[in-house]
Order: sequence, then structure tokens, then C-alpha cells
Amino acid sequence: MRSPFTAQVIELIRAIPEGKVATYGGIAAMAGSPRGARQVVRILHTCSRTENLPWQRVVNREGKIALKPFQGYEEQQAMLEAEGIEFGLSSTIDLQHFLWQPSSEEIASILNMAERQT
DNA sequence: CTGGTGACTTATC
DNA sequence: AGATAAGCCACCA
Repeated sequence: MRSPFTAQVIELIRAIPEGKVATYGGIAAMAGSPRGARQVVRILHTCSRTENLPWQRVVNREGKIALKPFQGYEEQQAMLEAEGIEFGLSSTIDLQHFLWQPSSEEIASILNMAERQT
């Protein structure tokens, strides 16, 4: 049994389309907790393996990979590039082009889906 | 209950 | 641009 917030975050991450990325804070905000970026981190830690999450599509607010080089940075970059996401000179993703920005209706639909799963 | 912990974010220098 | 500090909050021991 997960908290509603956790279930919502998981569904939101699952809903990130291929070729797009989302930010930690953005996911948290969609799940109703604008300051909950660290919760998203924790959920990725605990659920990325077991929940089949596209964890590579979550980056920090600068559009950069948050992982340390020894934690899988290269793996993440490779997966994103394979989806068509481009990295700039300083390994930065252009959020203007690649940030996932669902409509409020989409978000509501996803959150609804999370609710059904409990 | 208390304190520690993050793949974060914001403010400040 | 880079470093530092403080804020953040659900979870866990």
C-alpha cells in the first residue's frame, strides 16, 4: 500500500512520453506537492527497478542529468539520446523543446488513474 | 516522537 | 559560473 502522493508520482513518471523529459520539481508539483522534489528522488530510488519506470526521463531543473558519473550518468544519457533527446554543449537538455508539459486535463486523468490503483 | 536521508530547488555571495 | 547554505517533505530506523 502506497500513499496517494507516491502512487501519483509513479503514474506521472510512467506517463512521460518517449522523447520528452520532466523535472523532479515538476513531477512533484503535478502530484500536488510543489516542494516535493526530494520525494520524487526517493521514489525513483525505491521503485525505478520494480515499477518499470522510465527513470531516465527525469532530470533536474537545469535540464541536466542529476546522477553522478559513477551512478549511471552515461547510461541515462545514452537512453535519452536513443529516444531522440539532444544534449547541448554542456550536456544540457533544451527544456524549451524537450520538457513534457501535459495539459491540466492530462494531469487530472493520470492522477485519476493513480487513485484507481489503490 | 526524533533525527537522518536524498538522482532537488532556491537564494545568496 | 561555481560554492554554500537553507528549505523542503515523505519515509525509515
